[in-house]
Amino acid sequence: MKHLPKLSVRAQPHTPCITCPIRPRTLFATLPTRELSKAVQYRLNQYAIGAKEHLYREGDRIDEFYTIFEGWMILYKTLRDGRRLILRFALPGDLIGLHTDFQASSRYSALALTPSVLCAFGKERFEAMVAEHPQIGMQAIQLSMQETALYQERLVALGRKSAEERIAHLLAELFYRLYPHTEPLHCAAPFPITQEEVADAVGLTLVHVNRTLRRLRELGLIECANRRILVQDAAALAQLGQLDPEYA
Amino acid sequence: MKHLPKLSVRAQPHTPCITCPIRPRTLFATLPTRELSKAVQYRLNQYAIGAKEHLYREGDRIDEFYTIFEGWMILYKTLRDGRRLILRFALPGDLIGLHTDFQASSRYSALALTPSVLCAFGKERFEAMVAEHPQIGMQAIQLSMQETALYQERLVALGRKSAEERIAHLLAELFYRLYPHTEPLHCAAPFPITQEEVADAVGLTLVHVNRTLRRLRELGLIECANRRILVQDAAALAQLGQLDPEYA
DNA sequence: CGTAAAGTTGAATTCTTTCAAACACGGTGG
DNA sequence: CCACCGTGTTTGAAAGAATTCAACTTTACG
Repeated sequence: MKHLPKLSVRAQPHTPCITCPIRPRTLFATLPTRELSKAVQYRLNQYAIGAKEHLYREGDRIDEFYTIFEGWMILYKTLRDGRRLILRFALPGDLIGLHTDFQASSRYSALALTPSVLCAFGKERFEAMVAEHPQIGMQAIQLSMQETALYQERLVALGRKSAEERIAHLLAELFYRLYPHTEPLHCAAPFPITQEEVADAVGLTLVHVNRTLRRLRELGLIECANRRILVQDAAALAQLGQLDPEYA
Repeated sequence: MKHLPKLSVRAQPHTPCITCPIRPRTLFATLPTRELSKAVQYRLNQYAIGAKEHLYREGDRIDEFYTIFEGWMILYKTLRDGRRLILRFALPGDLIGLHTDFQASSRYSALALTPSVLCAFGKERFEAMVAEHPQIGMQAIQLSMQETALYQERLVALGRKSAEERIAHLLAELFYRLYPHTEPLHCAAPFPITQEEVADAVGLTLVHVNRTLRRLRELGLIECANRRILVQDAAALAQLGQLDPEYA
């Protein structure tokens, strides 16, 4: 754990993260169940991390990668003068920390927004995993390309969409990633994110995000109850934010 | 070729694209030379495509992916009202068209800026390739993650950098991707891109890009000779654009 | 040599930020 | 149980950045 300072290890939960019930965006989704037991061997550990704690910071060299079992995290980069941009919100089931060069240090920081539970895998064994189970390699490629698609969408948003569109886009994206259902949902949980985090994700000012959220609230698309954003009408948000309707 | 309308096939050049001399960013970079001959079998074809021709458009279903052998291309997305954002410039050696879902249609368009030569591979054989040569799978993962890193950088640029910084960032990025050397270079070729393309890549207006380029020109960082942008001082551009200095 | 595409410039407008100050809520400790 | 504190939210006014509109110039190319 030397490379992961502020990290506290706790007893392993009963449910192994491989079977993360939320959404099977893991490396092992395509493995036949018979082989799962073998795959689990590659797991290194499970961690619990508190809200506002860093899993790692820009520049850290990490020799593991992770699947989020529970909790919300953000991956962000900072410029010299402190400007911050949130690259993506990492939700339960997401894979994080698999970088370009397995030796190289991370180019962004990973911070828990809520208390989170992570499942860690050793990087040095990754290549062996792929050699033994080519499907894992294919799955990693798939996941990586899904991530790429997400970044492409966000790039269009930050580059060519208005404040209103960007925020609607972000909220709809998060909603559909959390609830990839088709039927209208009534029981969505409020997002554990602050307006400042929205601002840093869409490339706007906190103040301007606040004003824009007010407009969305007046339109009945969202609700802001006790410091939480609650999506009321995800379809309308997606429409307003020109979100490509293929996130399902 | 049915899915690739405006595409003209021409006689195969003598040099196979596998040995693309520019930069070995191909899938086969890590294969031992003995095995290369086998890998070449996966190649489907080679195409030549003229300037301003599309390789494919948003929504097209393509069953190949490509390595650029020669030429500059752009990958872009368009919003309903015509706003365009260039996701990335694809340079010789780059891999394009490997999408999330191998069946799904492309979520962006690919357009040649200059006459280009491409090497095509069949997607349906990709999985077999990976199974046979796990190194190819690993290489695909590496390439995909490099692409991700590129998108992350651009996201920070569009989200949190000023006009001047964004443009400096873009030009420096292109420069270092084209000339990944460390020593100062004196013989860099001008970029075959218009100011409108710069604008659509950094998320600004053509007019504002023009004004900003003038400032960079006055600073001596670039030169704009006969409709081409020529980088004069890549290091200064990278510094000004806060480009992470790890593109080598 | 004429035309179309690309580049350039100015002025007015719009969008977003900055600065500054309140306000609200949740948790803490007395 | 209440005062207090800190974090997060809200609002106004002024300044700044980028866009829009519109015209004009330059260049490449047939």
